[in-house]
Amino acid sequence: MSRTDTSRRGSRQGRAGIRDVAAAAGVSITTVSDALNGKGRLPDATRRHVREVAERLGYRPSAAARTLRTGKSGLIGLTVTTYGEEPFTFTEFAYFAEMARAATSAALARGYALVILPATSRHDVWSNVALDGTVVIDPSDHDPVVTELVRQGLPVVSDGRPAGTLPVTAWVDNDHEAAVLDLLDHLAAAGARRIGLLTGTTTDTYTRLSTTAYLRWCERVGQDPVYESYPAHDPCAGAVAADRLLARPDRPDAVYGLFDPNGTDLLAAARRYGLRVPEDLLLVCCSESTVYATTEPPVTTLSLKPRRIGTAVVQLLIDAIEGIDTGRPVEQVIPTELIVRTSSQRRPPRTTVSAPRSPARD
Amino acid sequence: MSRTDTSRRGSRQGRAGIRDVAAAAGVSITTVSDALNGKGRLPDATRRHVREVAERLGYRPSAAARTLRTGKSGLIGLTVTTYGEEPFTFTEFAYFAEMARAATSAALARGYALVILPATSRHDVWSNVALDGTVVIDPSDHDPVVTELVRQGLPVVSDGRPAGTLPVTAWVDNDHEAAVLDLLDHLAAAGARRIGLLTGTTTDTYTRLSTTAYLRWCERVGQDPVYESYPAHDPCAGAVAADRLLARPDRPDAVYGLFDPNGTDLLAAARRYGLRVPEDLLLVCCSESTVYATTEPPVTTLSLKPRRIGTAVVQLLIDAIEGIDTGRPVEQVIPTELIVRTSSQRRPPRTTVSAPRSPARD
DNA sequence: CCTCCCAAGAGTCACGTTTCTGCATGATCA
DNA sequence: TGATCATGCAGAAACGTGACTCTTGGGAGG
Repeated sequence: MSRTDTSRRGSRQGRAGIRDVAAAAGVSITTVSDALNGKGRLPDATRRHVREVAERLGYRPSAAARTLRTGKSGLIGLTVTTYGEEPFTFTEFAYFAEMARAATSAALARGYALVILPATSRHDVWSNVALDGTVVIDPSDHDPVVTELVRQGLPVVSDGRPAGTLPVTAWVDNDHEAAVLDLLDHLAAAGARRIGLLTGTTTDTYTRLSTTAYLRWCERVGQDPVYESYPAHDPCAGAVAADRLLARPDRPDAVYGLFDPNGTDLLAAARRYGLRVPEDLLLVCCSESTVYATTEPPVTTLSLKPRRIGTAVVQLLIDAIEGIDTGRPVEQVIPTELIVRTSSQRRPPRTTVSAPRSPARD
Repeated sequence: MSRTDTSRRGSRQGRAGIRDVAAAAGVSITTVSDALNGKGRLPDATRRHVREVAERLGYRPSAAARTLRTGKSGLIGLTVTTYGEEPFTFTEFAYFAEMARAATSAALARGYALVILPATSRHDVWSNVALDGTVVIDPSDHDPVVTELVRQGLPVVSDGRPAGTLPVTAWVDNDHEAAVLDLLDHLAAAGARRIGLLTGTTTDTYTRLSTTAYLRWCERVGQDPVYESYPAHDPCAGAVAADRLLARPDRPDAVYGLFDPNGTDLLAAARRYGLRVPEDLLLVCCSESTVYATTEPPVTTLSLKPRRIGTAVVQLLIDAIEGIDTGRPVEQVIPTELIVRTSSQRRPPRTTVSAPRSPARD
């Protein structure tokens, strides 16, 4: 007949709390907690009984209370850099979608959920969600969000090696330089004499590394660099830049486009100038889109394997959160894959160079 | 010199709590809370002082504690139906990406964040995150997740009208039937005599409504239906079905494809059969992808306006969460847009039918 | 017979907020 | 001058869990 009993009548509205379960089962709160969480030492009979009662009452433990008590929320932030007011950009579309999809699956498999949080979010949104850790995609140099998160003691894993001295817990990235060098060798082997590049004006790591790799390759083989830059986040500028590249007096006979839409843009530009692909112009672009398998002609693409990156990033983050010290290195390099199609081969391939792929697991 | 003071020394490790701020500012906890949240009646001097101290200590309120106390987490679930083990399917890729992007923006603007939660998640994940409400994309008939959420008293807004008697709070959808009828009229006006359909074997609402609209149209104009179905979630089956459709003895002279990749698949199939587009075959497909602007020829697409849908869904949900009774109807129909390009016009258009679109705001 | 120990569960505190109530102090007004 | 009132703040009660610490009863060992 304590005041407590009276004041907590019926457990507020609707939702049954742990107290209600305890009362209905005729045991204490502790017993309920232990029974449901598999802790403590209880006979199976009691455990079953409690679980049954909880089920009957439709009891769902309060996530907020559990988070407050344990300090773990089971939530992982997925931070994307933004251009303008929209999260993630046009050119990263397919990449981001694949990466996020894999990350979601991987997190879920380990009992975590993903929260999408653009880096430019209002500060109050960031502090309003209890995160156990964060994945950042392509953090900029000295990213204030990352710094703040690390200061709070949260693990941060980045997709893309961090620029400068950004103190991330771990990172996953491709070897962009090796990929570009490989790809250029592939084009040269297919007969390219002068390879052009379609690149971006932004200073992000991907663009920078790829471009310098191109310049180094040119220097090595003694070719004059032939490239055009454009602001990659502008959906229209790509077509214009592709046109400029093919209109040059020193027109290249092969082109590599760094961004996803470059393939279709370059195909369209080639048609305008009456260039046949691959006879007059060899073509490769970096893309995760499957449309390039059915274009006319199919276009060779460089895949950054976003699914593997998304999975790896989440695994590293959750390991850090749970304090698991796996043997895994905190810096992981994921190999890229060159999917060779008609556009980069002077004559039809005798054998399929990339193995026929079933729905693709990685 | 109470035990409380001693036991709470330094506020555990690192993170400063509201108590530390109160102590450092020489005021009570209440005053700190009021000062930071803009409540209560405090002179500006005190408010500024408290804020300054909080800033100096790097105080961040605990989201978990706030959620526990207020019952609001600021989190919205984004549920996607799954095929197999991956969240969202291949064919919905561009649609989902655009929709999720708009939803994220809209939620953020109102101080909410989005949590990605596939419908087939392990139950413990669902109950481990405190949601204020949920957006469900294309809920299936009698979806158990939706039922459970509603039972918990959470508002649920669906993208796509709910099948059966699913008790959602509100929904947003296109008028799929009207869109298909319009589109078929457009093809007929361009000279199509026999229009074929590439559709899916699944029974989701979109597929069902679109197909029956097609059948109704055929009946109205007295044309025999010519269609092929395939499992839409299989990336390879689409190409095969497109081929089948054009290989039929009663080959259509115009085709509408219900799914995103159908355009490129049909283009490829047409090339194999030596059919010129649009001279021998008119083509339209439902897609949000921008690649169809630069294919050869550019393909007319039906856009379901996922950005507007994503925005509308989130607005309705947050209104419901906050108990705002806007005049907005709880059932919103978003108009579709037919983006007319070369593939559906027997002769080049004299004027641009769809206005030249800048980066597209909606 | 006394003690010790272990199973089985009860009580209670703390997590970090928000918010309701309450208590002074000075100003206002009849 | 005494009653009323607004102001400026402090105290304390929740919110619903999880995790310690205690209590109780009974069996085994000395």
